Amino acid sequence: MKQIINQYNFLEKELQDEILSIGIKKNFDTNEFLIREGQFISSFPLVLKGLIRISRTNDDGNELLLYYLKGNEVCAMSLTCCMTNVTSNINAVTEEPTEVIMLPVEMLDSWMSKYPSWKQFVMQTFQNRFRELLDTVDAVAFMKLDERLVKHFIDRNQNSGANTFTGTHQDLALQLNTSREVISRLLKKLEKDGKIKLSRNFIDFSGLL
Amino acid sequence: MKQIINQYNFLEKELQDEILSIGIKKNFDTNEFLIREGQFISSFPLVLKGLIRISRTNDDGNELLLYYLKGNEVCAMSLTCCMTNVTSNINAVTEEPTEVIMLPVEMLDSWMSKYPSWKQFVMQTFQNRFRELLDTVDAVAFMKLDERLVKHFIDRNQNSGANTFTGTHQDLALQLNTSREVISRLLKKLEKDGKIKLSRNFIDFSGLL
DNA sequence: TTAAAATGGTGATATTTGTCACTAATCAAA
DNA sequence: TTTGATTAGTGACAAATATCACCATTTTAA
Repeated sequence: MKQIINQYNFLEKELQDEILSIGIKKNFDTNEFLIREGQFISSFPLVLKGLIRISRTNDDGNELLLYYLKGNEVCAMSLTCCMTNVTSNINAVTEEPTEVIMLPVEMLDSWMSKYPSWKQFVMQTFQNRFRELLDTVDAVAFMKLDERLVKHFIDRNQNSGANTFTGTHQDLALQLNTSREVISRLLKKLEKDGKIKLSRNFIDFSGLL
Repeated sequence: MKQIINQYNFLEKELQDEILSIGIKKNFDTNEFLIREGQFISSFPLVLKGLIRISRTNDDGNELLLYYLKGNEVCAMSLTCCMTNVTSNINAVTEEPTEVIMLPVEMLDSWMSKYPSWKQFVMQTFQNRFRELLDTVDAVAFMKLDERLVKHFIDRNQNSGANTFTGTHQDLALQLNTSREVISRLLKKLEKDGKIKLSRNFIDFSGLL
């Protein structure tokens, strides 16, 4: 674990030690829930490795991808939920096998005053999340579905490095809050244009990058 | 000004004094820009009175309302922009005559460590803004235009207490990122259903509340 | 007072997206 | 190996929204 924390060496040495002694390391497989909407949060995850999809669902069961969380990051939603004692308003699901360190809520608060680097880190996190949320708002408000689908693949690549997608058209439809038929058609069109290659449960979108 | 700061009496006395001595009070009329997208921010506004509309524009000049800022609040975007030295990614326009106290960026940071109440206030602000941004995402992603239009009026009422809207159909179209004709039709329908009353440059939506 | 500009109303039509119905292909379990 | 479930493809149609064209009314400014 000591090596693992190395990636967080922009934090003060003492803080790193505190994290090591207090934190509990947890491993998640692909498609596991870290946080469900409506849940109470008593500890928050610091991501070491992997990829987490943060999304929102409405009453009809529709999902919408908000943004990704990857190594070296912490969930801004968790932070605010913790600090103001509110239940979660988002879902967090792993997209890859993921390693995190769980830290108790109380630390978050006291470290803010104690360690300038932690405060800076938390602020940077908020900044990034706001930016990504605004990006999502922009996409949903201003872009058409075909553009959003392409953006979806590109975002994926930028967050995980992947140039393929493993899953069904239905999965994509859920994440973009539309229907399977529509996704199937748009994908078919992208394939005709030579941008992607389709297989069952698998899409190669390297042609988009 | 001393009375004005009273509404912020949940902050430590010394902090209130600092705000009084350092801050510069500014007054804005209706429809004035506090912040423009792309602008650099060197001081941030603490709102005393009034109503500020926070919105986003895309390249084609389309606007989209993100949320409102009112008395007793501080702009979360400004905060993160300040702390990470990034240009603004939103617009802030007054909807009513508005009073603010402008505070230099440096204070934001040092107060976070110095005053627990300030840290709590800033965190609460982030929490609220995230919630409202998520609300906006939900609206744009999951709701139809007629529902969003009604929500728009209700949000307005909850933030300003107003039950009327002064402005053109074009203004509403911009704020909801659609076209004037569509808004005109939806408004006409709402009027036929007895929910609102239309006049030139003026809408009475008290029937919705 | 008159002309121009701003605002609003509305039909016709296009585009985008959603839904339904059905089929084909592939996979997995009995 | 057969059967049923999952996944994908596609035509036909419906609904929501956008766009175009044009006119009527009200306001503003010359």
